[in-house]
Amino acid sequence: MSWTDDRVELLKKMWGEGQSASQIAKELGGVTRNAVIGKVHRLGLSNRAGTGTTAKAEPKAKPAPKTEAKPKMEAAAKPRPKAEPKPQEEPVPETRLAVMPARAKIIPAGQPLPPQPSANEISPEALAKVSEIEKKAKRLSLMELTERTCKWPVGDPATEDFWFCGLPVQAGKPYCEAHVGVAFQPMSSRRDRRR
DNA sequence: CCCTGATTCGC
DNA sequence: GCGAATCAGG
Repeated sequence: MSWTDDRVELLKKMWGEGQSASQIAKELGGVTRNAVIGKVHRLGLSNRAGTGTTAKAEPKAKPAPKTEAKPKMEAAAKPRPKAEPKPQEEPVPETRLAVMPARAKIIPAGQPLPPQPSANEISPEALAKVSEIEKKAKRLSLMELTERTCKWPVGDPATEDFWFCGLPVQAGKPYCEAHVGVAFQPMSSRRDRRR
């Protein structure tokens, strides 16, 4: 596969939306995430606003330079003082389904359980996402949890109707993507009231 | 181990 | 220009 105009366009679009290189590669098909990343760099639209993981590139000594390092390292100049305000954009237009059907409030019996999304102010999208993924949750028991399973508790620990999400976690986080969304608030909720 | 992006360099 | 291999980090 080659980088046709429309494929590049899709790449730009998805990258702009914050999609990961692997997701983009999967979407495009016929290319690996490496190819996507390589293309992204070639296009010059590498660093995204506070996304990704590393975001910093340091020159490291090569472990085994066969022939010898070439003095062509331009030391990527970074002409980005910080002129990207990165305005908050309205992502999901839909997602208007019922949220939290009958979530009985749980009582953490001495367990350091994460905060439950009850009467709190959480993004409607996030809540919708959660109720959505809880449908296909693995419903794992405490014993079944691993380093890579979402540890978000659902239900009342005092009843049989209690389980952990169990979906694959993202990177290092204790919860899956959806639950991370409700567990860690961006800190900027509708706090300012226009009056 | 899973994932992420970043970089290098032969092609 | 392309992208696999490799690296670095969560």
